[in-house]
Amino acid sequence: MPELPEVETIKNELSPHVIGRTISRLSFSWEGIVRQPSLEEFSTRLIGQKITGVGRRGKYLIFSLSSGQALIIHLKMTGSLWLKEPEKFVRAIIHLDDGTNIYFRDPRKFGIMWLVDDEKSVGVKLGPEALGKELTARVLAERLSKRTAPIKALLCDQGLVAGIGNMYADEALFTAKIHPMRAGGSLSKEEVKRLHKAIREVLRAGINEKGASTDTYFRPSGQPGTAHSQFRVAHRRGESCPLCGTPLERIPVRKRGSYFCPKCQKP
DNA sequence: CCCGGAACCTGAAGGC
DNA sequence: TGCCTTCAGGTTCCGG
Repeated sequence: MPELPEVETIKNELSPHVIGRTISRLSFSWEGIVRQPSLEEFSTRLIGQKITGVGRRGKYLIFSLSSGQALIIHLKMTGSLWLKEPEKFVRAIIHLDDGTNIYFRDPRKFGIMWLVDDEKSVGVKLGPEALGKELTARVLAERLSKRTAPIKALLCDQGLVAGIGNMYADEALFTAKIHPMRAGGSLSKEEVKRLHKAIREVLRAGINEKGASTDTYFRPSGQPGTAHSQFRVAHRRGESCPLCGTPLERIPVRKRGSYFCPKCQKP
């Protein structure tokens, strides 16, 4: 599942291949992949535009265009962008003027792309960037205060903090030794401080490893990332805690599988 | 505003 | 072998 480290990796590895290139053609095998405007308008407005930059806000990819508009892509759970043709599940292709093709691979058809007039509109409902300077421990504490929802659910709430998803939330909570079901507002100052540090650590490690390929995530080259090999609890069903050896548990939090150590992360 | 649950999708995995 | 059910989870929408 692409979360901040995965989207950041795609941004970094795609950039040198697309910046300065002009979109020459678009093709679709799944029309639902375009959210707005209409498929036809989407194509006519994009063709001929130069890609001037590639950015990221939370889990959104932002392709800045010469017109000032921006192409926004969200990969949701199973999407990935390839520079070589994948064997299956190609839903759309962005053709560039130098022969480069960007293949939007998405087995489950959740991913979407759309055009916006101003790329700043992407972030209006998003909280501060999980790795941004604005997200200090103090800001995180303020945002969690008085919240009664489970901390695991709040970490995954993009309006609270942008970029964290299911996997890295589990990793951050384990690192900070906090139970996923704890009410967000019940965390002590010390716990929030630990959590803030843990968030930065696990996301930076994820980026260094080029993302986690637990399921359908691939880098633009088609290669997997290696971050999942560093995970200590996330997706480690049936394994033991790397710190104390206690069998890991898995509970649903808002229907999302949550892995944790019952001894290191007390309720 | 806050919280929780359904819907969107389909391949993979497990049960019988 | 094959059919059926369940699971996977990011975002949006809706009801309380």
